[in-house]
Amino acid sequence: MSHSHTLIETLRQRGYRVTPQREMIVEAVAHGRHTTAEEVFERVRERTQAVNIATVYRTLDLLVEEGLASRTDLGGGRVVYATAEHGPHIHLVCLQCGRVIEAETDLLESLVQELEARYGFVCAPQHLGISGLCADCQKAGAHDKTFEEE
Amino acid sequence: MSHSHTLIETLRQRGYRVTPQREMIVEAVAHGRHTTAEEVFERVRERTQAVNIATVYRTLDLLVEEGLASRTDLGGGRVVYATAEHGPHIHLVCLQCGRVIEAETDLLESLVQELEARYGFVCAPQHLGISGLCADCQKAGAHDKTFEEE
DNA sequence: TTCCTTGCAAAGGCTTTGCACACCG
DNA sequence: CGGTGTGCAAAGCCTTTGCAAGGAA
Repeated sequence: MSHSHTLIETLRQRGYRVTPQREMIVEAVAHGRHTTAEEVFERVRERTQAVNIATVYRTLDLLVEEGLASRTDLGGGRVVYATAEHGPHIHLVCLQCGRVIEAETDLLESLVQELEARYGFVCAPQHLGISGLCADCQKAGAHDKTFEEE
Repeated sequence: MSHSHTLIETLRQRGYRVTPQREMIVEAVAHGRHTTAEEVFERVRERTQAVNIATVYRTLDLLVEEGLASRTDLGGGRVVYATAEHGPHIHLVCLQCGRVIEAETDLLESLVQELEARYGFVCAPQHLGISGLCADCQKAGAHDKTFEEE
């Protein structure tokens, strides 16, 4: 609540207009940890019909452009948003059950350094998920070879 | 050539029918290092009109299911394929110029181990690209803030 | 009052699917 | 021949866009 309020104030200070739609969309993004555009839309719709999916996309783009939210591509066409205040984190995406686990970014430190040292490549690992199999699916699906085969 | 020939023979041995379309599609995938479905289609089309994009998608799916090719989601809706013989590698995707750099997987060893240790998550980092800025774009676009903002 | 924002509907890009015909084995 | 594989065209999904009306400042 106060979290999304801060974001709204920031938008206002930067000269953007504060509309009920933007308030509700920002609140919906701030509510989840990693949320799809569709989920944002649905959450807002629970409150009112006065929001269009196009506005959701436009507002999410605005938040990302203004650095107030992050956009992460989890692969397979799944894109999730999170407010910047959540802080950077990695998304572990289970190929089997689709679950998303958040991991700390310290895991990536050595990788980030090596990529820069070897290739001069400065990366933003938060932009993409890492796919694999979660602990549960490994037990449950030891017989399923989908993963190993690829 | 002999590379794609091997793949075709494998398909035959596994009971799949060998059609001219499959031969050409497999050759096109084997030709590149990371190729989109559209690129495969275009390469085949240079030889003959007798191929449909739907067949390209179906054949690529088949190759992936059979473990003969890998599918990597580079983010932003870009999906590339590579024959399994190329061996696993990481794709570094430049957010600015779109270039794709291939990196060695040894970079990921510690990350993979840590993810398993901390979360029991067994990952396939080859499935997803890592986005960031390549060396050239860092120099060229020091003024461009697109990257930092997200 | 100004002109930024929104809703609506259509268009886009990529991928999948249903169906009848073609052709590999 | 039998059944797999293909072409074609349509549909599906997700996202973007043009335009006129609405509303924040």
